[in-house]
Formats: sequence, structure tokens, C-alpha cells
Amino acid sequence: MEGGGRRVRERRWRREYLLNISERLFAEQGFFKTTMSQIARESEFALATIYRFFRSKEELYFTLIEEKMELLINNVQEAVAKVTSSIEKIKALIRAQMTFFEEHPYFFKIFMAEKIGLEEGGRDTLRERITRKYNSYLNSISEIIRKGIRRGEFKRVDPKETSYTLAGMLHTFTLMKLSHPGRSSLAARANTLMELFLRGTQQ
Amino acid sequence: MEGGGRRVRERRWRREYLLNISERLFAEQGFFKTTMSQIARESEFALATIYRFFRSKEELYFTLIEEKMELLINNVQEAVAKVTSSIEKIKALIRAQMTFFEEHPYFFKIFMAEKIGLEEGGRDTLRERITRKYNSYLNSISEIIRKGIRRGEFKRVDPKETSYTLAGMLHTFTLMKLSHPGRSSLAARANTLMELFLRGTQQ
DNA sequence: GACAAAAGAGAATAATTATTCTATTATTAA
DNA sequence: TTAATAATAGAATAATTATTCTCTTTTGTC
Repeated sequence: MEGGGRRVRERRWRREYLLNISERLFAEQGFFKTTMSQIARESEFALATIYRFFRSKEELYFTLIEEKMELLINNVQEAVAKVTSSIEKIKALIRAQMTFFEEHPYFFKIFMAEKIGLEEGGRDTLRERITRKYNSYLNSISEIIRKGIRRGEFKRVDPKETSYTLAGMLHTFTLMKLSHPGRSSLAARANTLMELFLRGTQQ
Repeated sequence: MEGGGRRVRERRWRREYLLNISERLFAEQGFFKTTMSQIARESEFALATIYRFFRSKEELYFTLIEEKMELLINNVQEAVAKVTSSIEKIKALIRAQMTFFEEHPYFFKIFMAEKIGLEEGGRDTLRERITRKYNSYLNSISEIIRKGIRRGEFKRVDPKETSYTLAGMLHTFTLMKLSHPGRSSLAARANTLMELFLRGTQQ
């Protein structure tokens, strides 16, 4: 398999490169302010060449989100699968997601910008795909919590409410850390958030 | 005072009306997909008339955000001032903000869409103003928590981290409730979130 | 080396849209 | 009533930009 040699491989590289350049531009300026000519200029491809890879600006944009989101979900799921207790799973999830966003800050910005649209299910066909993916991700978090309740690790909270809230905490926490990058290590941050989530703030 | 009679009063109404129509459109379609002609059509004003009230599309948009944000902050601060203990203040804050967003769902959407830009400080002069306002709001939450720690009501958490995280929880929780509107009353929801924030999820 | 296919360039197209202009109508205050 | 002021209308402007077209260059295969 692995495709037919250099030709195909190079095409994949170029596609990848295009996606990376676009990711940065979309993150810095948003979807509408980013123009195809700009992407062409910065990537040093001709306009028409870009359209050889992606049918439209929207397809480029959503493809980019979809592929990174799959990567995120895979990373998290792998980390979660490595441990057994529900609490450990939540901890692994927090750490994996923080790591991922730290390594892909441009994607994080785009992801946050799309979040509202995602959570209420967009109209576009292209967006629907990623909405489904994101929801199944949220559901898998709910599942962990549900199981944790059955196992007596968590209080009898509402799994859906709690998983959404955890997602919100994670995003805002990451956002804060990206805009005010402090000295604290990743592990320390994950622990702080974990503490807050598990035991709250009250003395 | 109160301005010179009907003339002035009617001008205020029209301005208000324009802001309301725009708010809905911006919330439903976002800044770029919403056109000035559309706003003109739906508000039944002529294009040029809109430009008599607002210098540009951007000014219209940011004015709208700024005024509602002031209203939100006032509401919350009033509610917070009514109680004395830090825990009660946080509870009042949660309830006031939830109520506000429930009553202004269009604004909530716009606010969420702008949140990323706000939290990292935008370039535009117009946006800077609301960024400042939002940050001072976040700081006032930090203050409550800081004081609560001194009074022994809260653990010795990082006030800034914790206030940001609380803001994140609140937003996501509200977002979820707006897209999956359940039966639960506002008070019940505020309590759920409060419980989570104060005592966490661990059994 | 020669032919077919893909890649590359950037000009041309076509549509959209924020903003301004010009003229018309209503309202106020004297 | 009447001059002055503000409100309205929608056509004209001017710029932007996604997408397509046409042509040239490169590449792979024989």
C-alpha cells in the first residue's frame, strides 16, 4: 500500500504544507479575513494549484479542522486507554488535551472560534461532519464519568452536564495559559485543574 | 435633563431598535455573513439612515457588544454587592450571569464568538475597549476569590486561574443549556454549577 | 528524445458588499 | 407659512475576492 512512490508522497507533502500555512493564517485572522491569494502568496503556490488540492476555501478550512480534530481525539483516546480507574482516565484526558493544544496552538484558536457553531450543530454539510466528531468526543467523556459514578469514584453528578463543564474548564484554562504563558509546567497545570475538578475550591 | 423631548427620545428608540435587529442577525450569521443591506431590509431603515447612527459596520457591532456587556457587568455587580460572604458572592455571580444570558441569548452567542479575541487582547481600537471591560470583569471575580481565601472560605488556589476557570465553566454550562434546553430551573442549574465549583466531583 | 499528463502561473471573470452621493420628503421652530 | 434641518431612499462607486480560464513548464513513461 502506502501509495505509489515519490510522486504520490510529494503530493501529500504539498497538501500537508498547504494545510499548515492555511492553519496559521486562519488562526491569526479568522476565516473571512484570510484570502486565497494570501494563502497562495505565503505558501508560494499559485492560486489554481490550491484549487487542485481543495475544491473551495471552505473545504480547505473544514478539512484542516477535521484532520486535526481526529488527531486530537486519537491522542486522547490512546492516553485514556492506558489507565484503568475513571479518575486516572480523566487525569490522562486533561493532560493529553493540554499537551495537544500546547503543541498545536493555531489549531486551538480555530477550534475555539468554531466551538459555538459546533456545540449547536451547524447547517453546512462540511461542518456537520466535524460537529458529529466533536459530539462523539464529548460523549466519550460523559461515558468515563458515568462509569466512574457506577464504580463509586465520582459523586452522583449528571454525566452530560459534568462532561461539558469539564470541557469548558479545559478550554478556558488552556486559553488563559496560551495568552499569559507562565512558568508552570504542563504537569503542574494538569494537576491544578484536576484538583479543582475533583475536589472543588471550598475550604 | 433626559434630553429634549420626543425628537431625541425617538432617535434613541430607533438606535435601540437598530441595535436589537443587528444583534439578532450578527448572532445568527456572524459578523461577516451579515450585510448592511440585510440590516437595512430587516430593520426597515434605509442604508444611509443606518450610517447616520453608526459610522461603520464595525462600530455598530462593537457598540452593541459594549453596551450589553456593561449591562451584564452592572447586573452581576449589583447582585454580588447584596451579599457578604465570598461564597454567597460567587453564588450570586453565577445566578446573575446565567439569568442575564438566558434573557439575552443573542448577545450570548456574539459574546462567545468574540471571547477568544477578548481574552488575548485584540488589535482594533474598537475591540480594545471591550477587552478592557471584560478583563476588569474577570479581575473582579479574581478579587472575590482572593478575598475568600483570606477569609478562609476557599482553599489556597490561584485566584486568577480559578476565576478564569469559573468563567469557562459558566460559559460552557450556559451554552449547553441553551442548545439542549432541559426542564431544570435556573436556580437548580446555578446550584449544580456551584456544587461542582465548590466541592468538585470526587466521591 | 517524444508524447501524455499533471503542475504552475497569473490574468480574466463575476459577484458581492461597505460606503458615499444625489435627490426627495418630512419635521421643526420662527 | 417658510426657511432650515434632519430623515429617507436607493442608485452609484469602488474595492475586494473566490473561482475559473488559458497558457506555459515540468515530469514521467516509452
